[in-house]
Amino acid sequence: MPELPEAERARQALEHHALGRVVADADDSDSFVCRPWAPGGLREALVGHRVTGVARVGKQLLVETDGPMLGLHLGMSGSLRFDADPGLRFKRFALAFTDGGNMVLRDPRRLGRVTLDPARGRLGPDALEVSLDRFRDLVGRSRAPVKARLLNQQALAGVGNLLADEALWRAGIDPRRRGVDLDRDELARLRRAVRASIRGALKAGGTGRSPFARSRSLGICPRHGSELAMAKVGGRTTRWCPLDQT
DNA sequence: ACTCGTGTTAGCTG
DNA sequence: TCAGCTAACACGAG
Repeated sequence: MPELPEAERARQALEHHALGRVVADADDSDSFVCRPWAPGGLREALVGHRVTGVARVGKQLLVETDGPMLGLHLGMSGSLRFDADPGLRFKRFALAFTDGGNMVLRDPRRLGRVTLDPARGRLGPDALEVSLDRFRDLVGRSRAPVKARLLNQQALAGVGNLLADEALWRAGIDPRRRGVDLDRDELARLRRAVRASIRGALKAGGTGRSPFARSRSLGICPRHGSELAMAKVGGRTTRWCPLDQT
């Protein structure tokens, strides 16, 4: 479920199924997922417009049209379906295209968000695109635990709970250490580890399918087969290997 | 039956 | 100003 790799897959699917198509109708009746728009507001803004591009910053999807920009966020349980069955459960938002195709946001927990002209200024640089210098600034100047900083989308966009644990494990860094206490080499290692974790998840077909994520769910370190430590860090369940994450 | 959680955000507390 | 905590969303997995 959705972290940056899932958002990137959704972006590619949008490029395939939505790019160039014209919106014939929109179902925006779920006023929680579509807040603060009243029902009909998104539909009115979108109908008649053509999709001209599909971008992504972190977990935020940006659907450019010749009218307004549509923002899609998958939350924790959201996924996009194309040419979906009309009876699909947990449908929270949908677009119908003039050629007969459709796009549905399926989201059982309703944690996703659909917006117009999403405020991008509140997101930090995308975790795959951030330069080393910028990464050192963003992560290495924070007094928060380094894991909490990785999860802060306003600092760095795209890293979720699983990716953060995996990257810290790959880099051999204790998630509870403060950003300011990491040296230049550790920050460089961490950036490399974030990138490797994202690339691995993209290849494996999802964040939860990486070898680390599977091992993590069992509480076992993939490297030693030993037990992972567990605690709340940055408000999220965190697992790490006490043997080599220092 | 019961607890937990791959995300985000507002509002509050220290 | 910065960081931690909680509630809200509402379901599936273990």
